[in-house]
Amino acid sequence: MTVSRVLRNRGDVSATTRERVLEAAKTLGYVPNKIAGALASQRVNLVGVIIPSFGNLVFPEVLAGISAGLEETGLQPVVGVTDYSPEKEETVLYEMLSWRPTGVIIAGLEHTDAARAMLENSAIPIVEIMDVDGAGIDSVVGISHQRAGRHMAEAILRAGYRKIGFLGTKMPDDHRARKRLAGFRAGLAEAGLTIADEEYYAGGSALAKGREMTETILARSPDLDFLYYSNDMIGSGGLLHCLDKGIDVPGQIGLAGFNGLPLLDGLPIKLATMDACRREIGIKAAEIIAGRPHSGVIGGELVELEPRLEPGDTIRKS
Amino acid sequence: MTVSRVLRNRGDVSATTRERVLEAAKTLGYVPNKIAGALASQRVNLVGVIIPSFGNLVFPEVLAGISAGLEETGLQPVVGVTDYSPEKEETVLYEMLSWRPTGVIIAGLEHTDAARAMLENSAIPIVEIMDVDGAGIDSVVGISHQRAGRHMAEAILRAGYRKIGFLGTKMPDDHRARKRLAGFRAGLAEAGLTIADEEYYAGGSALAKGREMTETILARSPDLDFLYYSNDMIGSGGLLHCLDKGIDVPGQIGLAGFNGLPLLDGLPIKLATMDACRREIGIKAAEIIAGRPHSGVIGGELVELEPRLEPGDTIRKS
DNA sequence: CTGAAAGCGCTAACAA
DNA sequence: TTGTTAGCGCTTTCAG
Repeated sequence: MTVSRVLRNRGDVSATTRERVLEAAKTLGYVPNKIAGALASQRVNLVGVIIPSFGNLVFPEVLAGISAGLEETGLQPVVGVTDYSPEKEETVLYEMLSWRPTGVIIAGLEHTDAARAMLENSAIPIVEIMDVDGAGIDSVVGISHQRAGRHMAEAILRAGYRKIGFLGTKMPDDHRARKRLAGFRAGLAEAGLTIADEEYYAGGSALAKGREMTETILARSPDLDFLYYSNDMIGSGGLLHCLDKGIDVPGQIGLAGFNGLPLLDGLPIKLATMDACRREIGIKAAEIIAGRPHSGVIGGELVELEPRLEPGDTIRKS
Repeated sequence: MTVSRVLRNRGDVSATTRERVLEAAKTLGYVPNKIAGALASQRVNLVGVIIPSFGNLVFPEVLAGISAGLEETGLQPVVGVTDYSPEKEETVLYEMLSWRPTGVIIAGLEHTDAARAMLENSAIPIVEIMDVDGAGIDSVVGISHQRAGRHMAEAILRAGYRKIGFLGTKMPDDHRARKRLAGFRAGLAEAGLTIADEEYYAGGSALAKGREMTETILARSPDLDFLYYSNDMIGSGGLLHCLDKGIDVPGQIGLAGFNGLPLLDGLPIKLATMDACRREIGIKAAEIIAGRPHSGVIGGELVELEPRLEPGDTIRKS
């Protein structure tokens, strides 16, 4: 009835009745039931967001971006966590789609067949984020981790390093880390080089882990002149280890990480890294979901952001 | 009809029809509509979670706990962000309640009157988290920041420090930081002391900020023998500054932060801190929401967790 | 064990 | 400008 019109600010209501309704609503403590509203209008102000984990600093930053991008749109994110498990992703996705959200933002391009089918059939905007190396379903916003790895390799070689070690996570389902490493290898290969030694770990990214691993790899391969880390946290741990041991960075050994965590500015010297554009990715993804109804875009957008190399102080000037 | 019974595993369906239904559902790519389901059954598998920000590391950790606690319950978190604004909290809350969630988890005990009224009238379990210093609406899970501050003051005094400086955020709506400071002041007052100098900043917690502030306060008050920081990030920045300048920590000057970020283990020496039990708070809050229907609890639970003092290496042994 | 029927609380179209 | 009327796609209850 009229009440509905008032509460939704749809025109054609006299100021008087409007007042009366608003007052009644307030005194009754009336809160509309969006479930019924959504059912009737076939519109839902929820956006499904699926990420692997809250533990990796990167995802909260993306969420912050999404949250900011959704700010004035009346859309709310619903977050699901997969723990890097494709099966769990499938479950969470099913759960979300059953709420008929306005759109879905999902990390990564790798999904089970069933998940992919659900996304394709959902008839809502889908934005796969973080990664552009592969085929997307609808829209894609991210960076090329492969090229990020390659560029880092090139920068390192340009600076004259030759005996290069890699330190990263063991996680087989972290496709982005895997692609970065592949790109890195490819970059080295062009100069006829391969990774001289590598060290893997499981578990969260942490300074202490980085220290440990660095100690291990340097004990085993003391002649390494560069260490490439799969993230800034372990990279910074490595940096601290080197400084502790009085190793000359970047002279004797160079270091680089990945992510561009602003968190860590303020270490004695600044770790070389590559910005993953986390926040921008979130904002852009949110905009695509929010904007789709307005713009008449049908096909998905592909937004490739450019990770900036931040040379810091741990790569020798070439 | 029968289909509904199959999909929800409610008994009384023959194996044969069951098979048929399941198969049909699969080939049609059928995804049930929870909106309709929720409307009909008056049950919603969503839990509203309201936090001030994703930017402060603390909240993603709480979310991780909530996410873990909700894991096997079939409940999904819906996250809303307030940016530390009470008005925005009110809006977000209204939005959430209109989805008739199973429960609401909300950070802090301070809300606008309207928000408080909504929570009280919602007739669903409400868990206010992070803080127990004040009156809760229903359940409360957190630590006493006041006592955390006081305990830190006591530990510092016990170690023999006397000229104590405080460095923290300016944010007037960060009630927990404010309470910590109040408790800290009270602890000092018992020994007839006051804070000798203080320095405030706005903006995210970051190492670099901590360095800067520490330099500033020490330039102004070179005779300080202890610095208490409102969080571990700026505290660690301060620590790095002191190490850089060759200041003897904890001999000449002691340092302490707050939060117990495991992230930062691995710094040259370990900052004294107090664990805020972030993850446990999330888990416990989730359990309360999830468990309420089972247990016949009516009144709210009050769960006060005990922040552990982690003395690290930056407080002189007393 | 299975089918039929009556809503859940709204919105959208139409009539008044 | 306002009131009336059908549903939205399920769950629930009650017969068969």
